[in-house]
Amino acid sequence: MPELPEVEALRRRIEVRALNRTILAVTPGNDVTHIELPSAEERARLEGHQFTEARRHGKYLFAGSASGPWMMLHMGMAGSIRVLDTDEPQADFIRLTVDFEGPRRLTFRDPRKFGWVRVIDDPDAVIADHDLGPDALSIGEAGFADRVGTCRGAVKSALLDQGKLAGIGNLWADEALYQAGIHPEARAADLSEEAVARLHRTAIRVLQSVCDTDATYSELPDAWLIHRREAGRACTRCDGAIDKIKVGGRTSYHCPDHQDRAA
DNA sequence: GACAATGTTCGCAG
DNA sequence: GCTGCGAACATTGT
Repeated sequence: MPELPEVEALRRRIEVRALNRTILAVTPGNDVTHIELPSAEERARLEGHQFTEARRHGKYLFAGSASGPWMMLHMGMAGSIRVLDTDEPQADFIRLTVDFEGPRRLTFRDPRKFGWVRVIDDPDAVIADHDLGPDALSIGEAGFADRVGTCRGAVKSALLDQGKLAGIGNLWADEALYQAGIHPEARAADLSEEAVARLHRTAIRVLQSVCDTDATYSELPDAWLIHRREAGRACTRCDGAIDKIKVGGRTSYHCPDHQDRAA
């Protein structure tokens, strides 16, 4: 689930329901072996503070305030966040809970344990340390051409490289390439200037559209690839059929007929 | 039981 | 030193 638009939807949940409330306790959930969570000391640092701001960079999420510590979260493959009234039932696979005054509770759920939570002091410094590229929604055409359009490998691998561009994952990389008519295995550096610009515009439009629905896939246009990620399904843009291949080790759905290797 | 899964990280080869 | 690739990570669901 969690690429840029999905993480943005989680950020909004925090913004709408979990800001400006004093943190009473931060508690690890059940079965927290093999998952990185803040130590007891770090959890205690959050208590008594409020989150006044929720930020996102790529797929990374931050909640904190100018004066206090920040909680940094990554959703891994299957993590999610809910903000509940404390009398609502707890779901399975909750790895961390933050109890606020109110009462209200933020829960971090992560069945597959690929996500993690840290307590940090300065989001900007951590973003720089992680060697993350600019957020995919904020990069301009020239920056995109410079960072993605020069890669010697497959254009899809370039889109997925968080050091070049932060936020695009497997689903929305496929979607952007499908809508831009570019083959995932095309060498990025071989694409025309026009094709790179088209991919940039398309990627931003795709990501923004998904954000606009709060990452509710059923509200996305029927013609999108997201609704037909299955080999053999009919393409919505030409007479072709969707094919499933591996690119850079990731499952990739595309239409061999209209997605051009030499765009 | 085997396999695939929307994430990142690490080691190796070029 | 940088870039690109494949495997590994822990667990669930099909």
